[in-house]
Amino acid sequence: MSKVEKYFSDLGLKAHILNALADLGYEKPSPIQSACIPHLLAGRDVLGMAQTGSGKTAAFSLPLLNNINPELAVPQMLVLAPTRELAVQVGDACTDFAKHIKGVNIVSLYGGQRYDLQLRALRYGPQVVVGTPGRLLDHLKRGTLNLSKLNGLVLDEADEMLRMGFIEDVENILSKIPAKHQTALFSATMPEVIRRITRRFMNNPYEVRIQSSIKNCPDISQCYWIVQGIRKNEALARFLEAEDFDAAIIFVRTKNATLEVAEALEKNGYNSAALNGDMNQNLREQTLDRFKNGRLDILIATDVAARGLDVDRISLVVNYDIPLDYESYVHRIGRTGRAGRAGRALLFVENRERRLLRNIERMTKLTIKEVKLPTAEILSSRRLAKFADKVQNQLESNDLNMYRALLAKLQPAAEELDMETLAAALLKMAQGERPLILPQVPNNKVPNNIKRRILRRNLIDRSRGSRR
DNA sequence: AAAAAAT
Repeated sequence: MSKVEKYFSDLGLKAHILNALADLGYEKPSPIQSACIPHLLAGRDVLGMAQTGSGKTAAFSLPLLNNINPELAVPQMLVLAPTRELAVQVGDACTDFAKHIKGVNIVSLYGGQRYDLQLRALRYGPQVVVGTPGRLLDHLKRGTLNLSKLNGLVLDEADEMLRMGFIEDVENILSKIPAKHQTALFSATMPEVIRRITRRFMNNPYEVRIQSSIKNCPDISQCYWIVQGIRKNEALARFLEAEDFDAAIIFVRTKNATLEVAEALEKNGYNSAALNGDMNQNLREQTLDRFKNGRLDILIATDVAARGLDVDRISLVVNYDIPLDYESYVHRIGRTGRAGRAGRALLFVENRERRLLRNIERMTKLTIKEVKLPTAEILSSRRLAKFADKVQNQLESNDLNMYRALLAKLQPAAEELDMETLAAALLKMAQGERPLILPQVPNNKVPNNIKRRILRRNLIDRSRGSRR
């Protein structure tokens, strides 16, 4: 393309879409948007690949919504997503984009939500359906959803939707839509094995791959820490204390671990909660809402939250358990550095997981910087600074007089004491269970005799494994 | 090898 598109109004979108964009404060399309929108408007299949946070949702939603016939009260556009929360988010985005198109209804259909709500929404004859595969198939079987007039199909997080476990459901849904339809596949990652499969689903697609560059790469500074000396949950508390963050998301490997880590953080006084696929859907949505609107600072999640979620408060991602594949890493850290903000990503690596770290570095073509555990000095000075802030706040409050009176009553009991000694005693009491002067971090070095013992144990384990 | 996705 020789012409460089500058504004949404240059892309061929109708006025009502442009008005919605203006309301939302969107001016200029991102590279993936300006590359894809004209082709999708023209009805062509598109395979869109661009890094996280680059505006893929709008890239497929805007042109497909633009081409909807509002007079026809049947599903014309369907978006499939790999998690329920993502289905909700994409549905909400479409509702925003379509708010000036008269007569267009949008519904999100996903598991765990009451049927009566979904059935009522379906009776309005929505032109746009966003959903997760299981519940969509359920509606198709019950005959409460009819996709026989569908024009546009989108697989959001396409590589995930075409993986084992999902692809069967996706193919099943595809068998219920007209053979002649437009397909859009979007993702930040596209492993070669899956890329080959995409050909089965597309007809002469226009392929867009937006390479990361200084200009369009999200600003995420990445580092790792080799687990050493102390347990991961203690290390997490230390890192969090040393870090300035708005909201943080901690990724763990298992659903159980979300609960364990959440509990440990709660004990440390953090405002945190777990998110995993075993929780009931109301609680899942409520937790995510609290996280979005700032009533929750830390979310501890499985990969249910790895893809697509757009929460611009997130300034820190911690990979508490290293992900087993590099795609998961890319999506996880992509939860930060959104909407032009900067983000930090910290990765915990156990010694035996170094291979996974090297793999991530090789695939992302990045060198991730090693960091050390925040020292006792750093933490002490931060605690002291926070404490000083609190004291300052008290000094500025105007209810201190009654405590002055109290001070006078305290004085006879400590007749020999000067005010400074008294202040020191009160300070000692006030610090409570979080000492303002921390003991030194335990020595990171593992003694040699212990090392030999670990080595021997590993060798025994391995020989046992090979005999089986 | 875990998690996700209908009940």
